[in-house]
Amino acid sequence: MDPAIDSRSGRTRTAILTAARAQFTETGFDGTGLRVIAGRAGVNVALISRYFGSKDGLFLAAIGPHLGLGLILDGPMATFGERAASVMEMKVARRFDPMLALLRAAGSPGCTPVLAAAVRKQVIAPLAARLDGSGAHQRAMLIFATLAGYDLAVSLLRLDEAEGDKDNKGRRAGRQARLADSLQYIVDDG
Amino acid sequence: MDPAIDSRSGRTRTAILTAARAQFTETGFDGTGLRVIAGRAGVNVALISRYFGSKDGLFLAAIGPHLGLGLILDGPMATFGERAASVMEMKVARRFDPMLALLRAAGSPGCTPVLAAAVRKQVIAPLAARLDGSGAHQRAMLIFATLAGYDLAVSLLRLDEAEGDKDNKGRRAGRQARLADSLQYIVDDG
DNA sequence: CAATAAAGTAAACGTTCGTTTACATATTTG
DNA sequence: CAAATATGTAAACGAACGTTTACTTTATTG
Repeated sequence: MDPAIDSRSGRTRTAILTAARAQFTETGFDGTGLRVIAGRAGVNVALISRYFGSKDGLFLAAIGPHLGLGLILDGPMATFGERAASVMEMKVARRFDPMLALLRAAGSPGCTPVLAAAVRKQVIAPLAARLDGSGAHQRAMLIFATLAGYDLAVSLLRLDEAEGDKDNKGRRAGRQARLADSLQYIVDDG
Repeated sequence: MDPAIDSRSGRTRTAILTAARAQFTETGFDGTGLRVIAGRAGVNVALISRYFGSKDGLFLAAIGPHLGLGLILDGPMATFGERAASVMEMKVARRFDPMLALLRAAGSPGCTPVLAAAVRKQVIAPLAARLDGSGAHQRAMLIFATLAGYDLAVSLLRLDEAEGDKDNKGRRAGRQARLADSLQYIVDDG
């Protein structure tokens, strides 16, 4: 049924999207050239323009529909904080990290509308729907803000990598627990 | 004393720095061309290279030393959350917004080391020194993460601008109160 | 005042970028 | 099989970028 998954064009299309997701995650929107994506996908540069029209079109197709929280919402909200904090720490070795891609691209003025719409639809709305109490929408936004800021601090700026590398696991466990606690505090509405 | 404040060279140097701070805040590192900064400062492009060596040098001189929290730390920690949240909402009409500049530049791979060092020195360290209880450093990082994520959500992505524009003030007050509460929760260590 | 240094200017450099064009090769269809 | 369409390729386009060079103007100093 889906004509895009096999067939020749479907395979190159997928290869481009996969490469784009990885590259945008690693080097952001402005920092990523189409030739690098094409090389990573084993594909000619001109094909990107053919299949996606423009660099913006590629970004939209690659990142747009995949900013959701995935598994974080699966489960009782009484343990949301713990679950979310755990997911945030498990992101090693993932080729496409949606939150990191968001952070790396959010600085590019042309990308913010796309990202904002995607976050609203895929993150804030479903999260707010699971929150009891007042101000669900604002609390959902605050939860997203906490997660994004945490990723900015830990994964992007690597603020927790001090000079001494010892006790890395203990430190990670500590900050994961703090994050979980802070998130749960918002979920439980004070 | 300081030979840079008056004198001809000092004035153009300052003009370049001011324009650079504003422009980097608005369009990020990659999205900002030296010719735009020069035009904004009323100065020839080549002078930027002469005074700051390179675009990286300019960014370092313009953004590096000015990422601090400013007034947020002035006052008792018992009201830190309220104060910080208030400052985050008062940032309108400021030409140079350090947090926004950070968010806009954090996606550029070449900027992250500079930004990380600045945040560590100017934000995390002084903040951690004011925190009582255990894990002060990690809690300081979490506070920074919350503030940065909040700015990402509100100022950069404008996630709180819904279709209906009414009750904007009420919404802002609500989210400011939530942020203050969440921050104070971290300060008070649970 | 003349000599020397500092500051500013205009133009060009080489590179990289996103995109387009003209053409070659598969694949499908009548 | 042949015509037609889809897909892939190589090369070039014009624009924007950071930076450098050669030169002119302004300021400083002996």
